[in-house]
Amino acid sequence: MQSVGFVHNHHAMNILAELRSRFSKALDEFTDDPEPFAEMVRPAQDPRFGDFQANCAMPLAKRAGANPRDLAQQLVDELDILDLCDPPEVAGPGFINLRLRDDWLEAEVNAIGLDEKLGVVPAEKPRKYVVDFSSPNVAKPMHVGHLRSTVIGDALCRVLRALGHDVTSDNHIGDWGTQFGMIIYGYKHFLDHSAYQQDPVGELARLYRFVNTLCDYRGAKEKLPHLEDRLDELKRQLPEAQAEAKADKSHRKKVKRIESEIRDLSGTGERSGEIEQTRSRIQAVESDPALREAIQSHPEIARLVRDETAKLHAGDEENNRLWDEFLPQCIAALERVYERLGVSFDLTLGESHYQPQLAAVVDDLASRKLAVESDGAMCVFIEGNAAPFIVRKSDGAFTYATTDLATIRYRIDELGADAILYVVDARQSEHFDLLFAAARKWGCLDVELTHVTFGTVMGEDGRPFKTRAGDVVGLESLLDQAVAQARKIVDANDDAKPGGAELDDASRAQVAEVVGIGGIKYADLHHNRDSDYIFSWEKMLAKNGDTATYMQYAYARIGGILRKGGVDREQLRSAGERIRLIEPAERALALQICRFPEALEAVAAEYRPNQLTQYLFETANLLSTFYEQCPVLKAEDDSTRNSRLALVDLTGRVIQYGLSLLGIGTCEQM
RNA sequence: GCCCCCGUAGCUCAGUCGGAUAGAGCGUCGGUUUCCUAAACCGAAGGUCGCAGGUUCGAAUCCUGCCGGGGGUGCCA
Repeated sequence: MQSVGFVHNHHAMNILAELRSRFSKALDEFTDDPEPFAEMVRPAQDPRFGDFQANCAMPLAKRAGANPRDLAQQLVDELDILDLCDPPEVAGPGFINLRLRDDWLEAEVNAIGLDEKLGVVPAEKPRKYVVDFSSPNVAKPMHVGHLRSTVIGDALCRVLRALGHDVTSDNHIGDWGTQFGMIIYGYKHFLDHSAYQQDPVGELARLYRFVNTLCDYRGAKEKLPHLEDRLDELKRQLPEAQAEAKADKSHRKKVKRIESEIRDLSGTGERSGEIEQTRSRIQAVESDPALREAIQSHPEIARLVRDETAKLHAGDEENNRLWDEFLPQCIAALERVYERLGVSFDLTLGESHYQPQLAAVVDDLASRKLAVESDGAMCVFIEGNAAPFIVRKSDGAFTYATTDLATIRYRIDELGADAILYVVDARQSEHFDLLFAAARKWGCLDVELTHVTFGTVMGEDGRPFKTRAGDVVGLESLLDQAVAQARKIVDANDDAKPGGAELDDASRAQVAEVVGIGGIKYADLHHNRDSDYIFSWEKMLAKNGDTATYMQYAYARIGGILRKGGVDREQLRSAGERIRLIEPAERALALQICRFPEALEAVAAEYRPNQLTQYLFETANLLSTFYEQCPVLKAEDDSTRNSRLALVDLTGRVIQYGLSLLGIGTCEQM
């Protein structure tokens, strides 16, 4: 055992990483490959077991055929760890429980206080990440569906950067598809010139909706009889299937399937079915004079729109001129939303950017025999997948598959990507499976390709989030609504303050913006991204519980303490007051602060921002407990007061910085 | 037909690639304000982790089957 000296020159560190490294050295005596066993050092699951626990003795003993408790003790004897921890204890079947030394923890929390980065150590091997997220179709207004990708992608970029990686965010906008054919067609036939003068993007969006509705109408008209026939057929089949199921239970699945399809078509009490929806879409066109007129004078509109798109792609002069005119305005409109969300991109390289490269991509794939012709289309076939990856359609047009391959090449060759992350709806996972497999065959081997999936945002009825009328919810109106609700809460709270209202109108508006936008983002981020989640206004801005508001409030309270105490943050920090850990609540809070780097690593490990929200919630919780139990300004003596001021200020920095890595703001007063 | 995801407290969800007595928030019930923002804190009740097997010292977690829900599925992205 080494002698235990006083801790000098203490540097902030990732404690878990440090403990693992210590274990790794000790484990050399027991195995050739200590890393996986060192990974089994974890934060303790229960405070009774200390601060951290090592679970590696059991599997190791099993391999060696040894007694796990004995082996745990031998491992403890090898450990050089007593500068950090109290003597480790072997417990249960062979757990090793670790408790940080109080003096060490105190030194650590003080070191973090002196560290700009709050103990986060830059990655030893920084990687080049390209993060592809948000990716709306320009010209279509953004809706809730874009929110998750945008919010999660932005948070991941921020966290990866904080960990010292080189991150390029890239908005792969849809700027080359059919929607431009629709706008161009609309511009040529239905333009309201004065509206376009006043609000070009608004008019373009109207044209898009108008033309889209017309194109849709034709399809709906054709589809409706088929849907009705299908429903009749299913209703005929149902009794027969039910009879079969009665006789033989293995047929029950078939009944379920029929019933479910009938439900989809004819709807339920609460929800209209596909037939009714199709009917009402037809009805909407036929009952609107302008639309009805347009559909009569443009019967071939769907084909004509496709032609406009094809002309654009073929280099038609006028359509390309219109595209050049429309695109910057559409992008400017997107920028306004991003600015409000506090999201920015390093690159906005849309589909159009890769257009010149697509022919060469297909040629290259073909020359390597990776792509072959099938039913007139050029396809890459991936073993084990029935669906081909179509890189050129039978009509000669390229697909998003082609664009995506070209994009991967570009990101590797031109951007130097080590890893490409796609923050995209989980429903597209098959596409990405095929894309990645095709890219590997194509020789993109030394790059991480990850589809960072996320689930669907549901309404309170458990169905995809829509307005009452069944439309998708526009993103801007969603933000407006959130801010308006936040404003009500801010007003009520400020009016109810014991010492009277503190905020003027402008401040209240500013707080409402931060709380409203933060609430929306947090609602998204705090769920495991894989799960669908149910969107709830009430929960989003709740004052209690796991919400952005709770953390923002914790931060504002700290601001309140410092203000009331007449303490200047800069002075406090430069004075270098030493934090002393006496009360249990102080120690618990300090330990939590020291775990900040762990939280960021946990986010980066699987690209899960909810690891950070969870950490911040726990931090704010521990702060509240501390706040109840330990008076700061009225502490019993100056040294305690100064220690607590420093601790509280440091906690505030962690909360503020942590929230900022989620793209969420804070206010000094609220 | 094939493929993927999900099923954990009344509700909404976590659960750190197999670890100790399964956690949190909301809601419910009870308590806390001469005291730094009660937008807070403390406590209680609440579970067959969909079901049945299997793998092993040990399973919500891994494997198989079944039940239930959602999504995708050769020329939209």
